[in-house]
Amino acid sequence: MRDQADIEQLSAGAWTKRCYFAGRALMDATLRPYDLGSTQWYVLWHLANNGPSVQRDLGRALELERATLSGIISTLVRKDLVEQTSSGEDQRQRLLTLSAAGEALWRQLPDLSFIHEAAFGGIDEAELATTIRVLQSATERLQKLLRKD
Amino acid sequence: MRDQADIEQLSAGAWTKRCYFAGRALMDATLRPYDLGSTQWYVLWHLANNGPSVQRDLGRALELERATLSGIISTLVRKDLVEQTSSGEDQRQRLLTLSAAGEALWRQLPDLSFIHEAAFGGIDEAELATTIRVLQSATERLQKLLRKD
DNA sequence: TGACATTCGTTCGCTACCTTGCGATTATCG
DNA sequence: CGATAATCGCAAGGTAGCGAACGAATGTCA
Repeated sequence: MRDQADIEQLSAGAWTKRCYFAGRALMDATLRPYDLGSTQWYVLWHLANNGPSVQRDLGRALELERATLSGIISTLVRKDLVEQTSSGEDQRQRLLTLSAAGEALWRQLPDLSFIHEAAFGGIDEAELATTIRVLQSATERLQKLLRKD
Repeated sequence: MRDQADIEQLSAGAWTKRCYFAGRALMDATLRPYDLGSTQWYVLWHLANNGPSVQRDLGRALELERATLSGIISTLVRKDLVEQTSSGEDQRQRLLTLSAAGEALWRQLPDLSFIHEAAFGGIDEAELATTIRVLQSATERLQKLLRKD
C-alpha cells in the first residue's frame, strides 16, 4: 500500500498481503474455468481427502466462521456438488458429503500444487524455514492481542 | 488449512494467509468503533499524507481495481469524509479531497503502527530481511505466472 | 425436573475483492 | 479532420470474509 516508486521498501506486513493476494489470484484464475471459488475448492479438497464431515468440524479445519461457511456450503449444495444431511445423533449438526457430481468434478480438477511450487520452489531451505518461523510468530502475537479485547 | 493437530507443519503459503488475516482482523477490530473498514482507512491515510489525489492515481497507489475503489469512495462520500469533484482538466477524472469531517476524524483515529510492531517488533533484523526477500520473490514469481495467462 | 446456558446452523447487513460491460471523454494516427 | 483506440469511472453480479441476532437442539446443575 505505497506508491510504486518505493516498492522496494515495503514492510513485511505489506509483502505478506501482496503475496497472499497474488497466490489467491492465481488460484482463482486456475479454478475459474470450473466455476469454483478458492474456498469452495478447499471444501471439496477436505471432503475428498477426509471423507464426509460434520459442518462444525469442517469450519474448524478451514478456520472459517460459521456464517461464512454456511454461505459457501449453500452455494455448493445449489451446484449439486455437496450433500448436506442432518447427522442422526445430534439434530443440530449437518453432515456434509461429496455428491457423485462433486466426486466427478474433483477428479478432473487440475493439481494446484504448482502454485506453491511457483511461489517457494527452489528457495533455500533455511530461508524458507526462517520465513515460516517469522510469520508463525507474528500470527500468534497478533492473535494473542485479538483475544485480549 | 489443515487440521489443528499438525498446526506446526503448515506451509509458508498457509502461514502467509493466516498472518494476513490476523493483521487484518486486528486492524478491523481497532477501527470498528469509528465505523471504518481497513481499506477506507488506507484511503484516508493516503489523502491525509499525500494531499488531494485523482481517483485513478489512488487506485494505483493502493493496488485496487477501479470498480473496487469506486465502491469504497462512494461509501466515504456518503459518510461525508471525502469529497469527489471532477478535476477540471480531464473530464473523465475525479479529484478526491478529505472533507473537514474527514480531517477531523483522521486526527482522532488511533495510530495503527502498534499492529506492525506487535507482529514484527523485536524480531532479528536479518531474519526479518530474509522474510521480506522470500515474500517479495514469491509475489513476483506468482505475478509473472498470472500475466502469462 | 426445570431453569438456564451453550452449541449449531442460518439469516441479515456490512466490507471488500473480482470480472464484465457500459458510456463518456480524451488521445492517436491515417 | 475523422475514425479508432485507450482511459476513466460506474453499475451489476459473483465470491468471500466478518459480527450480531435468532431458533432449535442439547447440556448442566440446583
